[in-house]
Amino acid sequence: MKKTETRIQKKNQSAIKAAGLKVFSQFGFRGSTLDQIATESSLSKPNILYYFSSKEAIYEALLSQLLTDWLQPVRDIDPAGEPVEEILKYAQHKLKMSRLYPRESRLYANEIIQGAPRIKSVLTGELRDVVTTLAALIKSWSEAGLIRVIDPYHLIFSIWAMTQHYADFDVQVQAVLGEGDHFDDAEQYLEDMLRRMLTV
Amino acid sequence: MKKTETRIQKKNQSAIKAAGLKVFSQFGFRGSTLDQIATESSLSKPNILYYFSSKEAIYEALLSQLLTDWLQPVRDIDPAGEPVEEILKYAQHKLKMSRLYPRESRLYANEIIQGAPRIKSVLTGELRDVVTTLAALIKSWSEAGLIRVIDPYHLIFSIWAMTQHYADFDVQVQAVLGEGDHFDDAEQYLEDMLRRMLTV
DNA sequence: CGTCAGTTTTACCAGTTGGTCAAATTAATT
DNA sequence: AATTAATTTGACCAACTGGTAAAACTGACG
Repeated sequence: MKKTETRIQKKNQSAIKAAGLKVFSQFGFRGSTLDQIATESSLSKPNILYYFSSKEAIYEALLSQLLTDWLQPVRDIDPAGEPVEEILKYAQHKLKMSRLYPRESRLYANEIIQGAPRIKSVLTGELRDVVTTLAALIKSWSEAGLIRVIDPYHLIFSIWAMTQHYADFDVQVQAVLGEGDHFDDAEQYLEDMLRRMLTV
Repeated sequence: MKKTETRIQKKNQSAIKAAGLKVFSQFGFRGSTLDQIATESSLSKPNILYYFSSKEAIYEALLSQLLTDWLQPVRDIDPAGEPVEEILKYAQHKLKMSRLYPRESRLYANEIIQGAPRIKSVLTGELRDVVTTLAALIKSWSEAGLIRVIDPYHLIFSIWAMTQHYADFDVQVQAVLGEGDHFDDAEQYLEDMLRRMLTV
């Protein structure tokens, strides 16, 4: 029966999450400090702990939100749609997420690299299910002759790897290509690649 | 002229580096502690600082070694070789590195995600040069009609992204595909993809 | 055996860490 | 305006951090 969220609560909670995202995505959980988050959010440390019970609580709130946002688009793939276009649409959406929310991508990358200690159950549960379902769909498209025969799991991995690369390894991309936005070129390359891989 | 390296020095320095690699690759620089490295290497903390002047010195020794090992294979690509096979050989080598040295890959990923504060100059220097040279070579192959016309930079990125994915996101891959070695399937997929992308 | 460079340990330090607590302040409600 | 509930702060703490200093130990070599 707690629906009453003060406007101050809303404001501060989202300020803390925004600051936490910034800090955690750069230094990982263990490398981040409450003081950094406090400074970044212009709140005092005890004040932060008034809204979140611990440093870990902030981190987990961010991760939880993230996983929800990331799994939905996979579920939105239409089994009745045109296969190549559906996969392409998903890949483009994923790339757009990397462009618009690179910090979220890096936060997730950090967590995974460190062995996903706090979300391993989600990986072997919800994520695995969603991927298994998608893989089955792709396989059925293959068998119906709508797309080329291809390993669906590694196809998915390759989409993830490439799209997230432009967020997670942004510094490296910028170092090689120069500063600026390279997502349009990336999208063109990705589309070309997927069409080549999928069309018979 | 200090050539005299005691057998104890060699043993301990490499023990420290091995322990440092294990710890740093999991928690990043800021998230790692000398105590962890001490425990992992079975040496006391002051003893570690007898061999390396600081925590950062260990980290930088690891990074430096890493960059050397990673850039060499790019240079080893033979401009006179058969283009598709040369690129394939490089990609396979990169994937093998991910399989054999996933920790090194994760250490590098951590550094890059955090904005590469300690190696940005290498990225915009040595790495950029090596990639530019390779991109020019690929472009010349395109123009000679030996491979399909393709954006060489994003081709390189896609190889890096996919190969490193299997090391950096190993937990996720294992969660989806089940525990075990999936590098052989990955290699097959990668080869298929590159042949499709490169052959006219 | 003695010696001395090389190695390891014990004790320690100042700064930082996540987190607590009660008091003070501010906002909402009557 | 008065009362109550929500918010913010300052002072504080125990555990941990990277790093130091000097003493104690070890091993190679004449």
